[in-house]
Amino acid sequence: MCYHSLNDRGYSNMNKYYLFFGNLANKLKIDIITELKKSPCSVLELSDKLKTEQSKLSHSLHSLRCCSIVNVKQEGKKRIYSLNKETILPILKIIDKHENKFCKKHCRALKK
Amino acid sequence: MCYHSLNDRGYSNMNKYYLFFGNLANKLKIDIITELKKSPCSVLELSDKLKTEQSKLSHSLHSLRCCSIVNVKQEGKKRIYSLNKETILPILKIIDKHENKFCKKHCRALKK
DNA sequence: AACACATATGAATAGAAATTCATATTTATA
DNA sequence: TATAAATATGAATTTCTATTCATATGTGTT
Repeated sequence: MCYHSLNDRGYSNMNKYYLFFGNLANKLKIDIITELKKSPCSVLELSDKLKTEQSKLSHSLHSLRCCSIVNVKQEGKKRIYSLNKETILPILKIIDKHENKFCKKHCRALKK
Repeated sequence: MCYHSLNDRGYSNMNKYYLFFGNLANKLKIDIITELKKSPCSVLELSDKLKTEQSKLSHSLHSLRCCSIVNVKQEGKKRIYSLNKETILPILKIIDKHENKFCKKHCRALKK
């Protein structure tokens, strides 16, 4: 999921897209993003809010951090994760629009 | 990959995001999108251009169609697939920007 | 209606990514 | 410096998705 290394090894530039998408193709990661959208928080806080085991979060946060969708800073013993809103929020908004515009209609069409 | 049915069964609205991303998290699908960006074409034409087996393309095109990323129309024996540029091109552009702005710097940081 | 061309479909398998769980590392504090 | 708290890591396993390949379906032509 960390595509930086891939790029370095001379892989096609197109790879970045599907690696980026792959990184987000997961319910937990979307839940994390949704939570961090409200406010930054630590791993244990996330664990509590999302009722999710800690190492699972650490793994997910690692790959989100890998492609800079989240940032982290140390605060005492805690590591505070925050959302890089600049990229992901516009994308989610485009998807919302897409759903409204294309998917409801298409859905009916498919049911026929 | 077809999330319409999921929505119908009362799943959370958040699912749509990761299902959408999941649908794009694949090299072949990005290649298809890249090709259809140039011009619409049939499955066999795609097969030729991308040096890819036909049923593989049909499967990929099916899921891309499911979430309205591509459209299709019948023309004689052929089915002509075209890209719904409205959604995907802006998203790819955002990802490009993201890479340039965040990933190169971050990449260096990770290597230390 | 038989045929060929074009595409779709289904089921088995292969492949990739997420999860789990035990343990290591990091950070602050007594 | 020993300890506790917070997080990260690795490897085994499970779960999910893509691929493969054989075959079915659809479309136009003779």
